Amino acid sequence: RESGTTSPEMDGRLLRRFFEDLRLLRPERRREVISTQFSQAQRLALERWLLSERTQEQGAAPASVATLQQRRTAGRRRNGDRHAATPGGGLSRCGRRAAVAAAAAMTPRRATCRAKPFRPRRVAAPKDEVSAGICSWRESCGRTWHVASVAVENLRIRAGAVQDFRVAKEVFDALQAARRAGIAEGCEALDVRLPGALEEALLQRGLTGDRDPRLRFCVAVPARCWVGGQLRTPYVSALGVALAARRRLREARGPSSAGERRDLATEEESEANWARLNTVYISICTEAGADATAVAARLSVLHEKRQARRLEQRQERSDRLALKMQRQFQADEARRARRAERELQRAERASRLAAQREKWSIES
DNA sequence: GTCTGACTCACGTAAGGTAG
DNA sequence: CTACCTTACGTGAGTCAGAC
Repeated sequence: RESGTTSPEMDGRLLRRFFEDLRLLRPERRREVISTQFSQAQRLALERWLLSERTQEQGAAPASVATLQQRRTAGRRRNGDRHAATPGGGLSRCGRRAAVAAAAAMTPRRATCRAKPFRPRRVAAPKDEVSAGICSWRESCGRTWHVASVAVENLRIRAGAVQDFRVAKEVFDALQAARRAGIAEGCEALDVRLPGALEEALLQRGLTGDRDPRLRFCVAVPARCWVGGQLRTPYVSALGVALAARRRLREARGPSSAGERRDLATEEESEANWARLNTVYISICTEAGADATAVAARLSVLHEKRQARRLEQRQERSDRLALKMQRQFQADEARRARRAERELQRAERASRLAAQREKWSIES
């Protein structure tokens, strides 16, 4: 709509919505959309709105600037510059982790952080106390902590943090043994196998009583096609509860397999699956003590973001297809033109030959 | 002191796309 | 037509800030 045909509030709402949608696109695509899909008037309107929003934000800022700067100074005094992290970036073990940490430091989430109480910084654990499947860290006071965890199909098992690496390793070995027994082929379902296998593995290593590893369980159900990642239930300490949640979520989601292309399923089928999964997931989180409204709101935000991305992907696919068909059409046209040209030349040659023959017959 | 939610990545898989 | 490439996915695991 051209500016002036609606109220300023409505214009503002509309422009905000455009702005939010555009933010979902990648920078190149965003530039492309703005330059090709927007009229000059629309571009100017968006620019004016963005400027006015920024002016309002800056106008509201002075009251909080001092506290922000105070917080930053206080933070540096207490803790050194948290963003000038240790080489490798805290627990990071390679460059990509540092890059992720740097990228995370630039996200808006950081900007909205409230003043937090001081917490000791974690650093990487010594090399001889690092092992796959065990998350280790050392706090500034010198204590090192270890947490063993494994995933069995959709179930994630996590032990309580311990300071003795050997204990963590023992717990991890027990979890791995239970995992192997749990997913063994030719036996009954995981729901039936795992509790016994876990109990046996812990008993064999004496991990009971005082040495109880304080296991917690959560279920992660694949939902990348709907929310861009897995849906995880809150952690519970009862394996039975987690297994029941796993069963319900798997039933609601339907079968899954690695490499499955959900993006190629029909919209109706996909949305029906999502509606089922959504309901069951909210119900499970509520039973675990979460606030149903908050869970539903989070899912809704994630789903909307994912929908926007899927629409964009579909558009890109359809653009690619259109371009391909156009190229094919042009190639066919060129082939037809060349063929017609050849036909014409052949006809001309035949005509010239016929005229020549006629001339020769007259002369002879 | 410990737990947890959320994010991220590596890797393997399946299906579509495409160059030769 | 086919081998190879690309894309989107599921799965398992690591990480860390914030909550309890």
